[in-house]
Amino acid sequence: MAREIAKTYEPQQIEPRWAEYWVKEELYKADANAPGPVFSIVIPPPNVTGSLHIGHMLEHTEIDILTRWHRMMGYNTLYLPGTDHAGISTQRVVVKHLMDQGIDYHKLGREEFEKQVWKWKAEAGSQITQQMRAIGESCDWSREKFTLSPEMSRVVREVFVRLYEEGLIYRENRLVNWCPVCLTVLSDLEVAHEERQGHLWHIKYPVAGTKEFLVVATTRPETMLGDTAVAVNPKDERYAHLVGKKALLPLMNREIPIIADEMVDREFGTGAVKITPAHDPNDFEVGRRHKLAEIDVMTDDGKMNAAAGAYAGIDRFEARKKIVEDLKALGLLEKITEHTNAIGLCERSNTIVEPRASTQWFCTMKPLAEPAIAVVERGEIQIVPENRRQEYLNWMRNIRDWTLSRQLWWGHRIPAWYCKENKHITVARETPAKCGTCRSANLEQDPDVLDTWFSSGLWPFSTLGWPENTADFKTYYPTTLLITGYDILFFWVARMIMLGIHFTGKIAFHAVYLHSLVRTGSGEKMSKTKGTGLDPVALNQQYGTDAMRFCLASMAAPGTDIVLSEDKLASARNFANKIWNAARFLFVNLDKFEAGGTKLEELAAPEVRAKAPYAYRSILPLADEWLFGRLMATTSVMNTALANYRFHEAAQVIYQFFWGDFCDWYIEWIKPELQNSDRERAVVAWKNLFAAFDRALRLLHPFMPFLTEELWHQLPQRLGDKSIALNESPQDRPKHNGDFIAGERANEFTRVQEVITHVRNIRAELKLDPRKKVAAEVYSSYKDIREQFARNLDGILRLAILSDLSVSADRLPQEGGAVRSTSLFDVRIAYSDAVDLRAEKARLKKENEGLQKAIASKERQLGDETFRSRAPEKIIRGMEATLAEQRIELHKLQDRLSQLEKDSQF
RNA sequence: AGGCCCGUAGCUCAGUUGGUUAGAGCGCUACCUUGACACGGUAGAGGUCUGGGGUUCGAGUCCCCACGGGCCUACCA
Repeated sequence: MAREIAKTYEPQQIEPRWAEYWVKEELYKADANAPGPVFSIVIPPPNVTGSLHIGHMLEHTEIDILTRWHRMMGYNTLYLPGTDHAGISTQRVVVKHLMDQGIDYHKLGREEFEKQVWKWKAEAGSQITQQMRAIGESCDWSREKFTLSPEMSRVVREVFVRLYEEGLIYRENRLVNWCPVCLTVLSDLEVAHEERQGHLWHIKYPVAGTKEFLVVATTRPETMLGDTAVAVNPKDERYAHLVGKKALLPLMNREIPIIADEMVDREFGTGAVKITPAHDPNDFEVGRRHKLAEIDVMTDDGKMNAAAGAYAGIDRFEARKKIVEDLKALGLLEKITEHTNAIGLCERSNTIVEPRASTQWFCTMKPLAEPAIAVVERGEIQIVPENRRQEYLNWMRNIRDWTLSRQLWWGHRIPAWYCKENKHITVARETPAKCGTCRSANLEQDPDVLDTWFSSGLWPFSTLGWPENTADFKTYYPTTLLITGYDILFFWVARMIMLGIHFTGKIAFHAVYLHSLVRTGSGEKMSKTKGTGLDPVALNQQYGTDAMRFCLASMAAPGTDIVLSEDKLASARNFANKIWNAARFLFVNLDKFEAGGTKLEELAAPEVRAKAPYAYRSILPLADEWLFGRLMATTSVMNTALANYRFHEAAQVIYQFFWGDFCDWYIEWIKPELQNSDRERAVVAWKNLFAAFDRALRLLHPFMPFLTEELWHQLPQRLGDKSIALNESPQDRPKHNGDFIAGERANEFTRVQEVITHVRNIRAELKLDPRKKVAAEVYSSYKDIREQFARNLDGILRLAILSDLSVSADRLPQEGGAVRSTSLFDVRIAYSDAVDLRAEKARLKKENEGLQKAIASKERQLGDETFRSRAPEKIIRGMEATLAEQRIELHKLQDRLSQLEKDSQF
């Protein structure tokens, strides 16, 4: 049977087929009743109306690598997918969408608007999950969840009501962050601070009944319209005589009291502060202490309101300009100074957040935080990388109450009802018919919804069936691990830890791995809105999803942000192509071999592969011994690396193994064996080749699922074997007696590699025609080394392109040849007179220098008594051995140099 | 204001408790279209680890200072 294999790996031809197959076969469906250790992971639910961006790609790659790896290690594995309703951003998207059609959402009304969003969700809401299927994420799609589904909504209500009953949720008038564009209150976390160059306006407030002025300094003159006092420090003698008097608020002609409060810093500004309780956090506190009126002078969308008198209707920043001009005209503006201050910006709209007094729902955090601090301190929840742990603890120890309500229409409606008569609050799981206090039937539900993070904070247990004690909950909770970006450590991770412990009594996960961010070349966070992001869907199409995954993984060192470039993607694509072509080599040659009557099944059936490596006449061929040893070592490093989230390290070793060891050396070495006229010998070679290839594919599978699945299916499988993903990952230690253990003979192959490389080096240096076979000589004073070369002569001649290699115990002639030396052997190729020796001489001189330095440094250290008494035995002995070798090498090198001097005199 | 991180080859980055001539990919140089692969092969060049000081037998790795870059937290008008 001749096999058709394309010359180049073409992921576009392969990926869609497998992606579809994996989903259709429900390959990754978990079984809560299955035996074995459990690996469970919930997805950080992406925005339901979003699409896959490069950050998801990294995150999902890491999750899927660990998921696939655990599955192949025999764990009962669940990767639970889902999406988030993402209150503000989704509402914004739909509002804009409606606006494009000329529809004002306010006019639609709440109910109709909600319908529109659900419609939008139905149309656009599966884009990201379809993309996840397309990139082959090994999710259990039967368990997909959505944070705003009826099922999840019930959990949200349950939690809200319980917290309210426990007294941890309350409603209060407070100073909050208001976004005039999103038209909602924001939590502290949603406000980003940015240092900006601003001004300090010094404004003269006339003191009533005197000719004096009290000068206040402010960064936001427009708020003065809402001033209800001026405050000075009680210890400030400059102003002591004014306390108790009234100031006349300019522009408003309102008399406001001059009060004394400790809050005022005498050194800052003028030492007198205008107090606007409704628009400044500090002023709010002062206002409460002094029972001042709170005058909100703005509208929801950031314009001045009726309380702003003549300025009503003007945008807040226009009002600022106008007020400054008006003050100037009145002669009440003393001066303007430069001042940098950190202003709060809304993370979504990038507008300046307006602090405002407002009645909202809050959650008390301290009692929730305490146990959540303890589990991290005790190490029950491990946070990786370590430095994020400290960040978490610092933040948690200074946690402040959480503003829960949002003035949106898209989200979990707050389950609180107010009776119109008495304003009693009824909080309930089911929509109540009557007021819980006065039995009034005239109820109105709170119009607001909950912060989106409230429902995502329940995600690890709400998705698994809590509050019911379902089989899923019993088996998969606590989840094993959470992988997410460090930028949402507080938003999300901390809240899941708190709510998880509070409601389930258990930790939500055993470990949190906080992955890096993907940045642009100039170091910024990639952003679609700024157009600085790379589109993973397009890149996957171009280079292959496997290449993308491998590329990201190979750069995903914990704690280091990633700068992605197409160069790197191309390099990963080349790796995929290399593997593809290794497979192509196998199958193209197999066709020829099968012609002799041996079928693929006999060489590579699962049970045949399982017993590798095979010996020929009870001797394991040298290259096989070496290769299977390398495979073992690679497996071991990979397993350790993956267990510690060191994706880059795992990627690097499998790359080295596959390309360097397997392709460059092993395949090259065994080529003649595969067609050996001794059929038995050839069969052994084939069996080992297939077995090694299969194991390498399984090792690589978590990183490159499509390619490995495709190639694995070319090997014969057991009946019913559906996927490489359901097979066992290679083990890094023998499971049974008689299993392969890498032996000392692996060093023999290393020696052979050395001599080949040295010969090639000489050839290149002498600029010999690559195809021209020449004779070489090798000398070693060690019998076993000479025997090794003699044993492996054919391979050496072939790979070093030699016509002959004479192995001798006699020193090589010093003149007329290029020599490479190691401490164990010398190898030499004679040259003709025409050779230019300058390059050779320069090279040797340089090496000589380096060697002398290395030797000197070791001699110095080894001669130092303190070093000998304090350094570990292992280091000293290693150093001595190396020193001995280097001395021999140096000696040989110097002989060579002096010989060269002589040679070049002619 | 407080805290954290980074500065290693032309570029992007590894380098786990301090220990023998500091690694990778890309790029570069030379040669090679050899029947798996030019998305390839072979060989090679290239850093003394931002600067200064210290601890140590020994520092890219630990400490201090400086310079440069980034991030987070924070109610100074």
